[in-house]
Amino acid sequence: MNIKAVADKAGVSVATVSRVMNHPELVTEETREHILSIMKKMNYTPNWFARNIQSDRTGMIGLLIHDFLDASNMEIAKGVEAIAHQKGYHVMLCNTEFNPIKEKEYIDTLLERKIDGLILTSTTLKNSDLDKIKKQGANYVLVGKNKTINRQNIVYTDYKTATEEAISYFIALGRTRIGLALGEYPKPEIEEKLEGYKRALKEGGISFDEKLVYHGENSIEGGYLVASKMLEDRVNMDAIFASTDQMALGVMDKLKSAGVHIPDDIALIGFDDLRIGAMVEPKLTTISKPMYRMGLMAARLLFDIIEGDGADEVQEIALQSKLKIRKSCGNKGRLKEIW
Amino acid sequence: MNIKAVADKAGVSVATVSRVMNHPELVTEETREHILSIMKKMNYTPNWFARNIQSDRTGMIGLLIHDFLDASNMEIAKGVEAIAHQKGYHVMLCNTEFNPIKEKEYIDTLLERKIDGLILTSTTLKNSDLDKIKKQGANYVLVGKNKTINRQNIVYTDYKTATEEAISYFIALGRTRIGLALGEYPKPEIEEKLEGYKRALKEGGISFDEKLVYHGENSIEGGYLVASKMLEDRVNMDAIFASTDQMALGVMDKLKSAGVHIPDDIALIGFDDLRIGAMVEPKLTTISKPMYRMGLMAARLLFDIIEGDGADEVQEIALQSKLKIRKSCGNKGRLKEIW
DNA sequence: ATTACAAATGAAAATAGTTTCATAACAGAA
DNA sequence: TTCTGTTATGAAACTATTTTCATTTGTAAT
Repeated sequence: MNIKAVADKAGVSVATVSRVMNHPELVTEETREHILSIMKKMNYTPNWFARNIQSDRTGMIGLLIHDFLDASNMEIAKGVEAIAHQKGYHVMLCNTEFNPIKEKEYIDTLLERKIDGLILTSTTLKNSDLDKIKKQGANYVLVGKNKTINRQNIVYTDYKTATEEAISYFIALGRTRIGLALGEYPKPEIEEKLEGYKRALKEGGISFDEKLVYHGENSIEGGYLVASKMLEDRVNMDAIFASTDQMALGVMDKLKSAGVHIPDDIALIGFDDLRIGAMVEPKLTTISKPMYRMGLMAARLLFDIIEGDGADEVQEIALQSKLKIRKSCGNKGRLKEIW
Repeated sequence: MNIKAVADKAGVSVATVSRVMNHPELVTEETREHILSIMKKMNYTPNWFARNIQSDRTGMIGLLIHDFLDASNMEIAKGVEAIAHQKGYHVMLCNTEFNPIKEKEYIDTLLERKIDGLILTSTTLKNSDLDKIKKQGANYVLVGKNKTINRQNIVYTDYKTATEEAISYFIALGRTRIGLALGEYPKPEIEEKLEGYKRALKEGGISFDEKLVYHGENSIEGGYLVASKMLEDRVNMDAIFASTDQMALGVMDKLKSAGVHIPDDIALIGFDDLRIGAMVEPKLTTISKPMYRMGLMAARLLFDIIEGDGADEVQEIALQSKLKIRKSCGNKGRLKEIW
């Protein structure tokens, strides 16, 4: 069932059949209709591989993420898929599992398969690796917080400003002894959150106190342990900012079991807006990252580059995170005036 | 950078270069080494499309799921990916978004791209559609609970037995008035759970009481509403089996706020083993479905079929779900003897 | 009627490989 | 030394399609 069979049946040359599919305006309406009907009758579908051997457009883009079970990742994926599907592209979704070797393997496979573009989330690649991708004829867009690399097409969220907003909210509520349950160093995102924290303190006229900063594993357990240590240390606190919802949940668990009331004794804010946060008691106030929109924007940017044939200018798109106020900081009147 | 360039540089014919890649045993070690080194020097990678124009093996399989944000789905995907990666295949992951039209669209695209096989999770396809896939030269495996279709290669979980186990556990704990918070009809999985419930009752010598069976939306809200109705009806109950963890969470929320103690007053079991279940208080006893293993098994089955060149026999693989005992049914001594 | 030009179509080249068939080179046997 | 058989290699055919270039056909202008 190749183009030759259709051509023979229709009594035309293969060129004409090919033209019906690729440049219909070059074929008489009569012949076109005729060939079209025969194609349908024969159930003909052009061989995708033969088509792509000539042109370099494959209608595929690659998307690398590091975990299929990470909801944030998958929200990005959903956003990318939405745009790609709309544009008639197919997304090759690859799970790197945090493994740099697997990441490179996947990139090689994707490039071999001549994908038109690549979206990399929180990549471990260096500039030299990225250059190699471009050299092989694929455009790419980065997604995430990779601020170490400059002058790249990237869509990212601004952790610093988001954290600043959260801490300022604490201050507006009258909380001044604000503890920090951060993830483990060294991670650029942790640095950013810490910077945002310091900036908000400065603005609020509160001096920075090293003793209020704790680090732990980014997990519920990690948060639990950090909170345990905070209680042990008996440092005076009236608020805690956790660098992820997971940690916030752990903190909440520990505080509750220690008889510390949230938000009366200690106000709590998390980061990520996991679904669970809305299900615990009290419902967790958190920072919501626009993951889906990041996926959308990254895909749009990539297609702009691909279809504009080569990037004219590097674009660095920052999307704002949003403070999602629920119940873990209380609900004072004064608050409403300001926020 | 095509095969011709490599051949010229090496002073051999294209056939020899091709043989180095496909049938190395037909080339002298000396020539092979020589050509290999030149390929590396020139950074040559064979054109994937030109290769696949001949053979029908593409090294790609398709995987259709209905939601990227559904953790169960993604666990299957992870399992499939693990096996595929091991075997050197690439998975085309497609998000149907519960949309039968999108599902068919994706299948068409995948078939056009000549994937070697297809894994369908909870498909809406009928037998005739499935036949079409096979006719187009792709093998497929179903994953899920689609028991309406028979004589197909399928990997599924046995809801009936799992539910039976949960209810028997209630009975072993001395609970006899067991309420049911089921999802909405008509769904084969709901029927199965109901059957499992009845079977366990029979075995336990307890007569079935229609009044204990409630239906609601599969969501936290749905569970909440069901529990509200149960309380309103003032039906005597000492245990509730919810057909999903989401509903169980809703039930738990309502009971707690109504002052009903779990597990002292009412024991509770959910279904799905969502992560949240381990985070609420009391930690939810639930049934854990082996999603990751289902992905593994489905991929293995598919590759057996592909590599065995045509299925000899249809395989229906049932994996067992497991009761994960936590705290929502209490922890009596008698229990430990039996379980 | 002849010329000019555009539109429609076909023949053949090109894409980048793999595979078949033919041939050359060489070793061992007669 | 000639014959046989194996091994290594190359020339050419083949895969399914697109595209270029050439040709035919028909229409309008001279």
